[in-house]
Amino acid sequence: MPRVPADERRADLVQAAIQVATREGLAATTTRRIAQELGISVGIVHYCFRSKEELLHEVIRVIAEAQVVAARAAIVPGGDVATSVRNAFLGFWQLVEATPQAQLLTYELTTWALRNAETEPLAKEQRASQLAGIEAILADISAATGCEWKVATDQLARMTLAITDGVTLGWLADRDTASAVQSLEAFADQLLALAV
Amino acid sequence: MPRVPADERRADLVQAAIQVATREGLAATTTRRIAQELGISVGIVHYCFRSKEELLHEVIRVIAEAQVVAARAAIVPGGDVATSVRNAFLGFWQLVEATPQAQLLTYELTTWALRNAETEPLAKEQRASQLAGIEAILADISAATGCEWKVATDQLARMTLAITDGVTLGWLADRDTASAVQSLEAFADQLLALAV
DNA sequence: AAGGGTCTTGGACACTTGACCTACTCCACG
DNA sequence: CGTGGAGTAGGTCAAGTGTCCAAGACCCTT
Repeated sequence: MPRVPADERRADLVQAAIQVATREGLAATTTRRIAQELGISVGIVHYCFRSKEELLHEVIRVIAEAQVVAARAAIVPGGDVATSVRNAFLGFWQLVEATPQAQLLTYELTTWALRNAETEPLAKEQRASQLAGIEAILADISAATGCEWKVATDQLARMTLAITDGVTLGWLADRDTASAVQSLEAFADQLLALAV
Repeated sequence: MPRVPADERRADLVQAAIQVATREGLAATTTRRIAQELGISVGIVHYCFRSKEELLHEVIRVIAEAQVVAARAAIVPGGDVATSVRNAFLGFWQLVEATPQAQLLTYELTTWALRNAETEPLAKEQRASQLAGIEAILADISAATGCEWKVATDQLARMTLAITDGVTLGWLADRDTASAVQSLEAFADQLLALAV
């Protein structure tokens, strides 16, 4: 096995953990399974991280970051407010449909993090970064189309996140794409009513 | 230990599993822990259920049922459409605030069920019963106030469930009650715009 | 070339998990 | 009665878990 600096190994381990967890679920993501994914021995995991929990902390951070980046990248700036908002939702939806297991993983990580006091702050952090990402998108739209929002953007962001989370979670269960898109469009229309 | 008919034992075990899972999380809900909760030996679990998974199936069913009942019970019928819808959301919210860990458990069960093919139908079933419950509430409101819905009630139910799920999940992380209620009220207003 | 950090290995550790089994106790019924 | 099945206790089992360690391999510096 090639010799790799510890910092790089750490990043590799985080990526491997994400891949395993996405593919096989958080419960199946053991230290052995992660090491196996990289073809290295288990000892390295604890050479690079104090504990498995510390690794998972890093996983949450990396995912939260990547999620916001992916969401913003998926959004094609349209001309007017209406198409911008629509594109934002549909771009997000494209991401969900392309990576359903990754979405499921975020919910697994959230519930895991919420289950004990030490990791709870991570769940808050994850949510804060999601909200910040949505606020940024709202600001983008505002800047690009010259519109204003009737409601405070942080409240708007919270509502948007609730919608996307709720629709995604529901779709993961019933896989009814048509209804999910229909819901998103209806919510997009309602959001538009708050632009001026 | 008192002697109890098997059917009753089964029900006891399901309740014990729910209590443990609610309090300590699904991951901590082992057969030993469940048996300990009732003060009985582990063997009984496998005497009453073919496997732990079969027990969890039952847990999902019982919870899905109880959830809908609790949600409907929490709703105080008001006079006009506006107060009815508002009460429905606030009644639901009262339930969430009173039993946050129980809500968390439903998300844990959903993600767990979605992670393998055999249990996936359970997640669909759980969701279907939630949607049916919400549709029933919408019908109640319609009947009590004589209003009609501009949009198909199944679509309305999906949107409502998305909202409540999304807001709940977010609140579990940040515990920002004021913002959560504000979101629910905003959504309630938008729902009202669809009543005629 | 020698030395000394830096990485890697494979195995061992103490423990928990779900599953299963056998010997037993109890009680209703014939 | 007493007998048979329903219910119980407690233990065993193999497999799996996170964690840790001693030993060696590697590579950069001197």
